[in-house]
Amino acid sequence: MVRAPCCDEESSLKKGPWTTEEDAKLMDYISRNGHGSWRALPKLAGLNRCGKSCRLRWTNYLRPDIKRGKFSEEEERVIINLHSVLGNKWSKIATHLPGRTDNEIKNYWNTQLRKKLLHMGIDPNTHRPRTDLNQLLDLSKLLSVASVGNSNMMTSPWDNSLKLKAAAGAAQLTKMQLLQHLYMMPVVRTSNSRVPPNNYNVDLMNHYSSLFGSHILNPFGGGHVNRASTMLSGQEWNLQADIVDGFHAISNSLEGFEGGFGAQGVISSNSPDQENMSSSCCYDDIYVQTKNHPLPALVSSSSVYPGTSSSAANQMEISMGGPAAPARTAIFDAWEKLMDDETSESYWKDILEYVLAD
DNA sequence: AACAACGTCAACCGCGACGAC
DNA sequence: CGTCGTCGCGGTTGACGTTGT
Repeated sequence: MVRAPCCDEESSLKKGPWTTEEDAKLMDYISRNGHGSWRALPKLAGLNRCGKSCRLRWTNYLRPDIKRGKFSEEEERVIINLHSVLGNKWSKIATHLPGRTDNEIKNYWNTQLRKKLLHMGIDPNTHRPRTDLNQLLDLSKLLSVASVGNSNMMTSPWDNSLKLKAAAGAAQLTKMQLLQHLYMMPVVRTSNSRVPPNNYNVDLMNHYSSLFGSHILNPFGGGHVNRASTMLSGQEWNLQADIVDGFHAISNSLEGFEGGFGAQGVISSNSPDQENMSSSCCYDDIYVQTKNHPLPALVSSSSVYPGTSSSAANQMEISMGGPAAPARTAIFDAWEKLMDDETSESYWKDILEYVLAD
């Protein structure tokens, strides 16, 4: 059967924003009688509205137990957690957030939380790392660098065979970038914000870590995310994952490779202080590039908070001249495992050996 | 100052679930 | 068991405010 829309037969009924008079009538009636039958209510309350409109106005706005104002970090965390399990079941999610309506949560998700997750590189629908077109477009740039024919980046001391190897290397970098996109949350640039981490953000990151598995988050070995911090009001995310150490180490080991891949790490240390969480040492713009053709960043930046994080110490070590050779070998081995292409092994070994022997 | 673009959120719409008969 | 009426949910819209040009 085809049912007539709720208010069709009563098209003279008012629609649109509610006036204070209407609100007062509705509140007065419900406080004295309860809502009873929503369909019957408007007539009984003296309102020229359909019952559906009255119910919506009451449940989303007039109900006395409605909480107003900004969502707390805890509420955000609950919403994200529940959404990852329940999906768009706003009413179910709302039952876990006293005073919040499903409509309010839905709006907050669509206007705020979705964006936050997208900035983190998380697909808000699946709660998994994004693999969308925009990110793949970055890869196309990277691939173009790998094209040897029209490249003017290879100058002395590169010979032809090394050019080929570098091209293959760029292709592997592309792979690496793809893996990064597939397997981890990108580290978002926040070079000027050094916000102390808090439990909410660490919880959030570990939530995703548990969804993806720490081995996926960190193919270089190690554990969960060490630190995650954010400026909620600024909608700026700043994540720190162990995987960053691996990229730092690799890019650092390539540093100074004249005419080829270079890496640049800038460290700013604000006199690390174990007692003061606002102190930080911070990498800005860790990236891998060719001399004339900058590559998209493998890692943008991250803030590292001194103290409990062992990776902070590792990064310090890297910044001061890189890890010892055995550490580089270990990192290389880990990387090699990621590459199932039989060509990558020898090419990268050649390049790295060339660099390390220099 | 005027206009456009963008963001937010209250309200609407259509559909499915469910209970009464 | 089928039909009907009501309710509630989730997607979408559009008015309004804010920000950028």
